[in-house]
Amino acid sequence: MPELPEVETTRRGIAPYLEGIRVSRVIARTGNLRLPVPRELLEELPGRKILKVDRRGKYILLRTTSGTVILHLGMSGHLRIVPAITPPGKHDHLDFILETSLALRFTDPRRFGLALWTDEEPYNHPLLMGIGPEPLLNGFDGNYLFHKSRKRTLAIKQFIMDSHIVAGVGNIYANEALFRAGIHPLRSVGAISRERYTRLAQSLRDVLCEAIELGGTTLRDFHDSEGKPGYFALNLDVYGRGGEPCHKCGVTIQATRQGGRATYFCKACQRR
DNA sequence: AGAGGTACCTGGCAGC
DNA sequence: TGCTGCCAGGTACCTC
Repeated sequence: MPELPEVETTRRGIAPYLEGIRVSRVIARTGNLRLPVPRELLEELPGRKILKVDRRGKYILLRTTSGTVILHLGMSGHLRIVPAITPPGKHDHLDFILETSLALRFTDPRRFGLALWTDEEPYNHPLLMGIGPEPLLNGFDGNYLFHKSRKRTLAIKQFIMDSHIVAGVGNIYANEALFRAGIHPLRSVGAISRERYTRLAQSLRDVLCEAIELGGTTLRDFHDSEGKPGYFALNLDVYGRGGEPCHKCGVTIQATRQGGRATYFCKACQRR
């Protein structure tokens, strides 16, 4: 399900129910997500107050008075606020029971997501430490991409989907941003000019911001914390549109695969 | 360094 | 109706 806009939509949805609220109990019904749910999460969190709900890339951070919950939604995870008494479904792996009688419920059919606990500053956690700049904050621009790409030859789409280069860009928005910037997804990163990187950085920011405003992209099963879908799917120019006409020029959108992931592009609008 | 594959796991859908 | 195979928004790890 989730790339940066979906994770941010989720964060905004749950934050008002969590910030300033104490966790009374944690129920884990599944021991194994992508990594085992650590015992510390069950033992350390109860009794602590959540101060802030943050996001770093695709990770959601529940910062408490001491210690932080690190959550990742993987491919199919959701977080929802439910009455604490709501009976769990098949894939409801974790409940964070709140003192308000509500619960933050983590659901994840494919179990590629994770829930961890850290006593340290979470940005120093091994999973978060190497993540690149946030695309919507200062520090991410065309110059940055230009410098990172010198003397490298890999394809631009895989480059911008690398979380160590830039945080939060997954398959949908990589395809969309490259279309908007007029860059072919297979183009080698070292052969792209500073000017085109400036355009790409702007396209990435634009597409991510627009998607956040529309509540993310619902293809199959993404729903926000209130169970509502996102409406950015209506604005997709290339993702999932193989064989259909380009919105800009009418030429048929191409579909291929890169690194095992579906890639879509317009061969007229995006030069290799 | 990079490319390609694997693994983790379930559900939905197309095709037969 | 039911089977099979393929696909899916992520990421880390392995080998060549």
